Amino acid sequence: MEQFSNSLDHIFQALADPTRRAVLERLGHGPASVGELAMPFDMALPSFMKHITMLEASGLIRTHKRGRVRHCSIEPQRLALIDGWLADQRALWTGRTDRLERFVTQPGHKDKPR
Amino acid sequence: MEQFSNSLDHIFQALADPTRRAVLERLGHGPASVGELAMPFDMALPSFMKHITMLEASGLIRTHKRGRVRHCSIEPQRLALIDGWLADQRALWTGRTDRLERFVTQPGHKDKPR
DNA sequence: AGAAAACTGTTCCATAAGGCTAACTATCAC
DNA sequence: GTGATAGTTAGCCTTATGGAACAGTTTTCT
Repeated sequence: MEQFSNSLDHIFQALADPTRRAVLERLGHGPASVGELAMPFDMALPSFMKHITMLEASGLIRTHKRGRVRHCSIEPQRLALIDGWLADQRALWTGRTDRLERFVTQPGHKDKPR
Repeated sequence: MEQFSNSLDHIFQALADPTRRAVLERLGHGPASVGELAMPFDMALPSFMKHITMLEASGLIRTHKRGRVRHCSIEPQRLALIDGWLADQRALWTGRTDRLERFVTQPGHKDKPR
């Protein structure tokens, strides 16, 4: 519950930065090393590593080190959490629309909208 | 393009806070005033107002003042931006999976994965 | 062994986020 | 017109973010 909420915090936070979204998009094409991922960006490696760390902390990517290079891959089921939240959200306001509609089309029905 | 990216920045940023997500969920049931929205939270009004301001800046809600009370309502099509991004994202890695599958099932086919 | 590659750790900096209190403005209800 | 209501402004504090520089450390290559 709070675990869930906390996850969403970190996931949305991670997605709020264009660099990190770009990394995810890149990883959508397949795994890559930190160095490969960092190349397109005009940024010092340590700075870039922070983004990787945040992505991993949010659970959106998984990494493991082989030799001196760290490999990163995407964790798609993590994005499903957002799907879930969006679906809930949509259910709320389409549910409301439905109730409103019932109320309008069946004026006798006691279903307090609001 | 960059406008789009910028929008996502603000939308994800807005969603990264539990208070703001709760406000959105409440607004999913229908419009409400700032006071009504603030009631469940143990927080000073000025602090709460910052959340409202951020939500409005991200475009996720719309507000307008009538008399001395400010009314807030949700802006559902804004969430569709996230849907779009998620869909793109999924297209990437399912596309990859498909290619990988073709590669696996047709070993003779020259389609370098990765 | 020695050098280069690929991170990692540490420290620093500027700005933004999230909270607070106190004082202020603008309605609305008598 | 007084007083309560509903926000708003302004200032302060603390922590987190996104960036940089510079000095390690571990592997790999020759």
